[in-house]
Amino acid sequence: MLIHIDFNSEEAIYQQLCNQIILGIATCQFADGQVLPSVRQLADDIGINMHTVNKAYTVLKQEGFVKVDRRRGAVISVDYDKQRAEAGVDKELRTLLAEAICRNLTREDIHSMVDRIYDEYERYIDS
Amino acid sequence: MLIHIDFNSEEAIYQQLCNQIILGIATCQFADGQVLPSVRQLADDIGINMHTVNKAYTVLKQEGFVKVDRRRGAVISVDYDKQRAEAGVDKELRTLLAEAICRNLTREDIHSMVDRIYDEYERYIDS
DNA sequence: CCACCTGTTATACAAATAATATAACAGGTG
DNA sequence: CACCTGTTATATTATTTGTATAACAGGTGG
Repeated sequence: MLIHIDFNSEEAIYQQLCNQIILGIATCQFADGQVLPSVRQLADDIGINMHTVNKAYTVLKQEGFVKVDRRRGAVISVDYDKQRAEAGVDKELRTLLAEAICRNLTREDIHSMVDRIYDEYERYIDS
Repeated sequence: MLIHIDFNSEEAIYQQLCNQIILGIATCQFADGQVLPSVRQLADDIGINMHTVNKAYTVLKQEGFVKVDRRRGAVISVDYDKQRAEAGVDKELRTLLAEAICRNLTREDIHSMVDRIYDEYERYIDS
């Protein structure tokens, strides 16, 4: 998978890395059971420090996207607990929608944005 | 408006403050043209430093939620540029929905969450 | 004019976070 | 035994966060 880091971004490198891997899972570029590159390998590829990658993997592990197999390394393993997933999304959605309402975006505006993004992500499923 | 800061949160104080004021605007507890408490007043009320409040106001100003009237202070003044609003929401929505898709949440799940939050926020409009 | 209210700015300081660097360790593989 | 994993330990630098004290310019009302 192609990973690109914006070194001028406000967002921390390890956070960008997390988000891109999650995006990779969503677009089926990473499948359940697939092995991620080793922390040293990925750090070299991107041109960052090993510990920055390690932090990203640690966060992904805590959030239930990855498990560590002593033999192979970091393996995609998504936690499908719907309760927890909804709780997490709900919290972020609240602040996001507050901003949207302030700007006079209707719920229909949001619905179509959601559909457009879902369509875009699901295009990758048949590949 | 009642503002509550969680001092044990990961989220920065000034960021929580921004979010709560935006939430206040969304739920019509702050109306366009209304004056926010002065930085010193609000800092005293919450029990934090003046500069922390000032940073929150500065961010809100840059993001187009507030303008500063030399006579009165910080005044609610929402920028309704729909293009910019959608661009901002879209960016955040992308990372949020990537996580949702990973967890097997359908677009219908998201739609109903959006509706529920919109319903909740709009309850406050008639008050 | 003068006290008093705004936000703003300038420093300074402590604490936490982010990123880097070097090095070592334990577990597993071939 | 060499080699690959993630992990841990230390150290250093830079940035961010929050606090603290102080001053300044613009505007208001007595």
